[in-house]
Amino acid sequence: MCSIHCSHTTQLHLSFPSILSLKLISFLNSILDFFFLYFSSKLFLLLVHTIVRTLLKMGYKSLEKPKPKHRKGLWSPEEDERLRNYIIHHGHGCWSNVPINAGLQRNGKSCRLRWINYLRPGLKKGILSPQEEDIVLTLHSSLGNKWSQIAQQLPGRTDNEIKNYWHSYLKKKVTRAEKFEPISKIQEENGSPVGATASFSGSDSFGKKEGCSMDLTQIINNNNNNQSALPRVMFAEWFTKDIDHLNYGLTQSVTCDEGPCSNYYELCNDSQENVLSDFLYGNEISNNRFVGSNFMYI
DNA sequence: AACCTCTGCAACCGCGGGGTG
DNA sequence: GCACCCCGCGGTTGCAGAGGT
Repeated sequence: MCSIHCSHTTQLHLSFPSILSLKLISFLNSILDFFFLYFSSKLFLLLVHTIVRTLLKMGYKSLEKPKPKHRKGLWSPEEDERLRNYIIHHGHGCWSNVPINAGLQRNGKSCRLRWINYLRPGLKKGILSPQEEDIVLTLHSSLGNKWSQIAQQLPGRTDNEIKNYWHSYLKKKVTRAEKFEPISKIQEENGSPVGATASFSGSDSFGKKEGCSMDLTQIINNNNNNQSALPRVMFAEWFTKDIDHLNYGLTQSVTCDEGPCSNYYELCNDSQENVLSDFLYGNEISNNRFVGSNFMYI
């Protein structure tokens, strides 16, 4: 006999089979508890998993480092104005900060491209002159598709512009010309490497043109030495107006003797880059570094 | 006038080099 | 040495306008 205390006051006297059945029930209860916990935890995990997956699907991107949405496509005049104003007053510095500081929905790369190819001061518009065409053809025959190096020899022209011009016009011209007179033949006849004096366009080579004593070989050599032998023209009309407007110490007005032309300024004693960076970064430009002239060379 | 094709050019994209932590 | 960022370059794309049918 054994007694089980059910309460402080009641005592139950149970037989052996009863005890066994109680043990069995208890054991079954434990098993049930185990399975319940097991499956409920599984269920819980499953639930958590589902929730996490849903959250990931729905909101993961918002948990990532937010990627600013950049505008693409053509630039509006307002965007141009913002970019121009910002760079004129602050300089570009780090390009990736430019759109943020200037309040533009563009990426830095796009701003840089826009400035270099379109807004930069001193850019020439319109088709290339025969002289420029000759230079491009000659330099391309010696340098290949090094558009930036070619552009360095053409003041006011961008590499993109020259590249486009080549693909849309000059390439065909060269192909046509080569059908009649291969480059190697021109080379032999001139007794000099292609690029020195050969002309594809039928006009005189640049080196022989009136009023220009520069030899193309010199240009190429200088180009290889990272030196530009050609005069570098810069500061288009709007830019000089801005200089006056901003009162950067420039007082001389410039006139053109040969009919209407853009006002350019000669940059003396200083490198072009120094003066430009002075201007762009807001340093004062002293008068003695500008001399009035139609076209200003360094 | 409507549609299609071509052309020019501005802008994008991907890659490589250089600098920095 | 590695990862990251920025910059510059060259190839490519896409769009708008011109020109042709």
